[in-house]
Amino acid sequence: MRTRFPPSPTGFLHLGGLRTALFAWLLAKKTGGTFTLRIEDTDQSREVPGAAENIVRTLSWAGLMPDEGVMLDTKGVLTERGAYGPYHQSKRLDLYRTYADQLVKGGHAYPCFCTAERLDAMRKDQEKRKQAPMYDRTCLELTKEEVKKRLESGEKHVIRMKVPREEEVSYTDEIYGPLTFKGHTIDDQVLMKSDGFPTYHLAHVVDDHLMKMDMVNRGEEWLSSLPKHLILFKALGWKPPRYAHVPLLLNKDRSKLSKRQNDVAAEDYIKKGYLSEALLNFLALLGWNPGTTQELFTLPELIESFSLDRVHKSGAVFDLEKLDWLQGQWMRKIPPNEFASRIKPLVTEKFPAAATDPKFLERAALIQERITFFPEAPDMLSYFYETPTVSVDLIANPKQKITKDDVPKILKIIHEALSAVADVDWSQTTITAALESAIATSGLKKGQILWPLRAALTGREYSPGAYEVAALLGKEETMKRLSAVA
RNA sequence: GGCCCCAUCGUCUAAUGGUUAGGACAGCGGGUUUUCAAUCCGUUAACGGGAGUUCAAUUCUCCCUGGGGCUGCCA
Repeated sequence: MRTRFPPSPTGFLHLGGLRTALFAWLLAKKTGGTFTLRIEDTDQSREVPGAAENIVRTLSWAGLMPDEGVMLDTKGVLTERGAYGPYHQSKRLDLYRTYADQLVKGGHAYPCFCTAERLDAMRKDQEKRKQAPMYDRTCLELTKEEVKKRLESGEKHVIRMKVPREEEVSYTDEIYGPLTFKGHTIDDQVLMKSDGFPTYHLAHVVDDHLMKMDMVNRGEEWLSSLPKHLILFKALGWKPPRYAHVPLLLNKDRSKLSKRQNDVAAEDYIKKGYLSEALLNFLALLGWNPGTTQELFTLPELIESFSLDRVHKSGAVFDLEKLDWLQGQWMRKIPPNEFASRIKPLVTEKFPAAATDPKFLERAALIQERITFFPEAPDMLSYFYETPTVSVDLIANPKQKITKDDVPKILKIIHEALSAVADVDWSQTTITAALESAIATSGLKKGQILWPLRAALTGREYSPGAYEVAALLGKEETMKRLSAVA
């Protein structure tokens, strides 16, 4: 199956776009087909430099590489590959012109000379009279001679499609099922703008036909435009593709996911440190379900399980809490050595000593099951690279039944117990044994020993366990920090 | 306003013409535990309303209500 994702380079990749791309990509992969990336740069005024490249990069971060169309080459530069190019719509202008002319000749479209001002006034008037704002076909009344004359004089104009108003348009969407639209409610949409660029409507029909797309995946917001596209396909004598309109992603108030209420750019989530595994897993589960209770999916597993008939019709509220849970799940699934190498640059940036730390892997392992985002790593490991300031107030802890007066005595017990462990024997096992016997002989509670030790070593209220930290800190440093408090 | 779409716990969702309406996240309670996480166990919580069809509707039909999308020489 040939599927496609056609972003317009007007900004960053929207989460809804990412999900639509994911679905299209999954369908292509599932059927051994081709996933094409096309750039819809038909609105010159809204184009943002670098946006196309950025979108392709984000897609590639997500693992959704195009098989055809616009992609990154081995050097990371934007390039095009495929038999149906060019894949930038701005490079296909002559094609659109040709088909627009064909539509005009066939009586399916007509030139319109109305100015923006006139259209504006017309719409205001229609609104005032509580009518649906629609083009009033003024320019359809023009005589052939007049049209010819104005065209030849080079007067600015657009090409509008001529909607067959008496007809009904029916279609069965892959997700929404049977749909019917009445012709008289469909506007004579502009097909070619006066700057010679096509609008989305024409470009979509021409490109997806010429590029031989089997399936069009796009957001539900396009549902009301569907009849226009079907009319165009028919007028051009082409067979329309299958369409799968994907339900919208929603804000908490159930309006269309928007910048005002959420971070909507995929890039925002990359910056925050989300794993692509987590984001894609989350997006896949919004509007789709596997029909089983499985919650965690890798991309290959999604390819295996995905099908359009389990995509449902209503919009889905974007709920960060579940995303964060998935993020934690995927964080913990990273192989320990990979985890360590991913956080190493971040930690090194703050603590250069980490670069040559022989215990880095073990230290990293200590935080892997408690971390949610990579950028938290330097802070979570800081006490391995800088001596914390430890106050007696931190060690004295009513919950552990430790008063300030107890602190010197307790530290002394810990100090003595750990002194007895030989340098060469220093390990979590020996430390545990030494402290447990100290706990037994002192009559103190476990927490009365372990909380002060941990606090003295890390300077923190929360951290990995006392045994683990002491073992990875080494005897010398452990003893030093114990004495520093006392 | 017009057209189109949608409707199960707070959120993501499953299932069914007859079920104790299931799972996940969050919440709450508990276990484990030196802390925080992680983890385990338990638990609160939903079929928007009204007709109709039927022996039986959450499920099928219609209406209402509610929500959303579109209504550009944007995509």
